[in-house]
Amino acid sequence: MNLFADIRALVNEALASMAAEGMLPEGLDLANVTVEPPRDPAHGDMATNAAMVLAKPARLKPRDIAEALAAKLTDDPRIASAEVAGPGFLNLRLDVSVWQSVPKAVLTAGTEFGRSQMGQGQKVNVEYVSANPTGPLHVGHTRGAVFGDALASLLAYSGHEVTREYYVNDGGAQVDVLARSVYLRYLEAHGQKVEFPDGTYPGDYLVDVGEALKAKVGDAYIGKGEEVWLSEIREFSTESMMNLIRADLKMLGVEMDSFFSEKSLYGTGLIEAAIADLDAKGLIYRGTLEPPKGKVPEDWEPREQTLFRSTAHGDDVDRPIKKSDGGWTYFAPDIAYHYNKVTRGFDALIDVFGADHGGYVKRMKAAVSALSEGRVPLDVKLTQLVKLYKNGKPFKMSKRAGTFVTLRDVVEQVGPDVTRFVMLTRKNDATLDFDFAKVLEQSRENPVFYVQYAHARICSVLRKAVEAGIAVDDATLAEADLSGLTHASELAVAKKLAEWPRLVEIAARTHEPHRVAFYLYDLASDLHALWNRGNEEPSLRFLQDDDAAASQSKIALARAVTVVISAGLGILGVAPAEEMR
RNA sequence: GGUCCCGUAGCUCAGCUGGAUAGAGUGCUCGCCUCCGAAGCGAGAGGUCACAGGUUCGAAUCCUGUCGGGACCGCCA
Repeated sequence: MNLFADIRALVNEALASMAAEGMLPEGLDLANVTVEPPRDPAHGDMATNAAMVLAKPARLKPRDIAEALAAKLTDDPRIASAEVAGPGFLNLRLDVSVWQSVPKAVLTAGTEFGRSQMGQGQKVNVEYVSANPTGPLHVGHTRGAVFGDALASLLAYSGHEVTREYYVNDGGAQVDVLARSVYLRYLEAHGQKVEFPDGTYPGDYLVDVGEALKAKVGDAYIGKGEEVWLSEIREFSTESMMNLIRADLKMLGVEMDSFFSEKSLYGTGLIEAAIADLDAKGLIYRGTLEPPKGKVPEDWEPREQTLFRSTAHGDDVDRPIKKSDGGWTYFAPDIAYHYNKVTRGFDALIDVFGADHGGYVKRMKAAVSALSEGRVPLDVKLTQLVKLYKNGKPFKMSKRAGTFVTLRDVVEQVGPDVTRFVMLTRKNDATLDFDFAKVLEQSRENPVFYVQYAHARICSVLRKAVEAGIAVDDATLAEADLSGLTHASELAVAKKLAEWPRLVEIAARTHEPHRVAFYLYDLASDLHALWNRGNEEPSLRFLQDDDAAASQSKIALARAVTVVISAGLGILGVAPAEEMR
């Protein structure tokens, strides 16, 4: 049930019949016709811009179209009134029975209310986290993980077939660094005193790995050169790190469908195949790049390289795919990886990167555009910085000072639900302030609490109802007579519930899960408002003394709110609270 | 210098495919518990949507330019 879609369809029918009757020309483009809730409730329940959009192509005055459309629409029993306003808006008021039917629809569908078929089963690959397997996940990764996960859920809820994927950078030089660092910890485990030179990872999370390596191979690598142990320790270390990362993600409630190894691209011909594909399209050549405009790096010198003609697909400069020593640049395996995604048959790709990879977006889009010949869209979502605070004071992260804040630190302190919700209360491309004290505060200022409180309050009512011997199971509530829900505060809640399916589609289309969080806050707000009206007007309370039928109708509305909150929180990966503690 | 992101109330931020008198929270002023959870609700005050052009019936939203903040910028991923 999507009321806005229903009414939009009704408008389309009315316009079609006007065309059939010769009042409008045939074949008008209706793509820009909208039916949406007006900002100002005084303008009714829904407004359509049809008359204004069609005035020009139809060579008619907006008012004339609007008048005729109004006459058609009011024939439908759902439309209580349609009046022309402003420059040609048609403001619609829906019959109260339409709003009264909303809780029933919610209770019948459960958390499936709002699920959309918009995606039409499109296969979408969402790649996120993809942190290097060289250490535990930190706060920045956490935001990417939460965002990507919620986006994936949102797309699944709106009719897409989603694959959640992690790209494991286990093929580059940073894994050698990891292996050498583990080797030092291994020596340490054998009682040697070691120092960590620049270019190694001194973090103590590798102590256990060194110990484990000792347990596995004993003293076999002591005093031996890299040629003996590098490859094997690399393998051992990345496996350990991935186990660590998997455990971190699990704490946060993130579960990937697939881990794709960068290493699996080497020596298997996959990179070569991807580059050959580009080459066949005439997009690979030997050449020399211009120096960067403005500040030229100190050590700049012209150099002939193997280049990808990414400028043919919207990039600003062509990009090197081979280093001067003949090895691939990091870009080459990324091309191969995305080539692989395309050949796996995905209809759309989404990459979630940290903002520091912003400069990488255009070339990646160029690569996918070239490889798929423009068929597969790639959307790259960048997650901005997380700024940490403690009681309003900035909290600087520093590996040296030991104040390096990991995902584990955050989740252990505030829990996965709070972490996830808070990380979704900002647009992905806006920086996020995360205050360890404030996110646990129980006040309206804290949206996590505010939404959970609304949910818990209703659960409390349901418990009271049961004590009073009133049946409040969903099947019973769905059959309740809702014609008594007539107060503006009650209808406001019903109207907000009716917006949920529409909100899901907008959020999914824009790839913006934060919209769900903001919607839930608004829904909670309407519920709290209704609740408090009950203080002054006893007839608005959910529990009506000695009147089970009236109680059930009001509880049906309240219960529907918890259902939608559960559905919304479910997309965000947050568990609803039965009671506040 | 180039590319991308951001600039909306004192502060932190929403704002849908361009739509009507631009909204929340917070802070300030004032009200609401004999009553389902007041951890809440209501009212008031608070705006040159950074600036200047352009497109449009209509611009916070789209285009161009300027200013300010951030990220990135050929053999690191």
